[in-house]
Amino acid sequence: MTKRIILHIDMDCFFAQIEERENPQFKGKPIVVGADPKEGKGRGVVSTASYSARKYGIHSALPISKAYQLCPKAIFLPVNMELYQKVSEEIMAIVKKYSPTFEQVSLDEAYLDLSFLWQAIKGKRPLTIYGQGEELAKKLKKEILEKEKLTCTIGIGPNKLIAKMTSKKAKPNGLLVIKPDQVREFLEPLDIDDLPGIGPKTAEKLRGIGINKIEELKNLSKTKLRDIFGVVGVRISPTIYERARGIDETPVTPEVIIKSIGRQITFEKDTRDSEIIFENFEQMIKEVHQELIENKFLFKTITVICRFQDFETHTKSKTLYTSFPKARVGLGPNFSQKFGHRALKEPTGNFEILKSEAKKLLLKFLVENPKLIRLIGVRVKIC
DNA sequence: AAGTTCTTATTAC
DNA sequence: CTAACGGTAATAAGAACTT
Repeated sequence: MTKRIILHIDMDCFFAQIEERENPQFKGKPIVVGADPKEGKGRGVVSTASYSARKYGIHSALPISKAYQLCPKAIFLPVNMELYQKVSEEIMAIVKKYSPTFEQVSLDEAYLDLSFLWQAIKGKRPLTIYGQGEELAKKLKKEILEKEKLTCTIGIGPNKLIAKMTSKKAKPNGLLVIKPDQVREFLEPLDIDDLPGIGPKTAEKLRGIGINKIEELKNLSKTKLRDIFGVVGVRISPTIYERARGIDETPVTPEVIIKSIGRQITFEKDTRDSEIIFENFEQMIKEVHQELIENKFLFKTITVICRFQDFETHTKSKTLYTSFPKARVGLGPNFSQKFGHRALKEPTGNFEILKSEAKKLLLKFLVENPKLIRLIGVRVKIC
């Protein structure tokens, strides 16, 4: 179980590539999938940019208004999620065939555990294990290209962390294999923000103390890391300390359990118009509830999100049922007498409760704060 | 003191 | 000139509150 070989597959600029496939007249042109730019006035962001659009500095998460400035003549397309979903399902069906241990991470990303290769051929093997992994990856790339007319990038390594970083390095349309004995030389020259889990904030902190490369990050002791990040970075698994060394024992696991469901929207213009606010809000609540029903989920906590004109964002939440605190468990047979006055509400799927409680929370924001509102959202925690 | 709830921060796709 | 900055979800941490 210790020796593993993990494959990470990542479709190249997935949404943009699908649009290019569906519209051959766009081939090679800068394609930007995302919010409506509205002649530079749009408020959304870029979802995916094709590689020719990236030459203009356009990338995922860039404000669409900025993207429009950078290349107004680019082809701006709305997100056609149903289409991408369908293509994703077809692709994942192909990927799955290559290993029984499969984990889909997002619409366009998945891991395969290829460790079965170790036991496949014991004595006489034509290739090393990693060589066999590479052959599988080539086949997989070929099958997806032939059947779906789409390119992807595959990374192979001894764990998920390395596989993921490897595919990132190799894209687009790439294939890169990093064997255990190559991990060190692969990792050390990379920038700290190439490490999954190190985002803009953490990277900035590290640069502040003169750490820019993973090699330098390795010089920090566990205690030093704790000083910088508090307990974070020490407790998260794999920790930053381990990641910097390419260590990651997290398994490839098929199913991810949904823990919350939510909706949020940014208004076209900041507003205080309660018509607009509550109409949208009720719609979102309906959608959340619908999703609860479809999955036969019950919820226990409702959180409402509100972002004001100045981007200040706050949340308010309400837990609708009182769980049974463990502290009470050891209290002997009297506990129900002692605490019985406090009704234990059950988790619920009730729409009216969701609606009224969520509205109460939103109303608090409106009462407390006179600023124009940019975004509202609602989320429920599943139990 | 310990468990739960509420809020914020950060990350990722 | 600066700002521009979506939607969905997970996770961690610490403050505030309850018991």
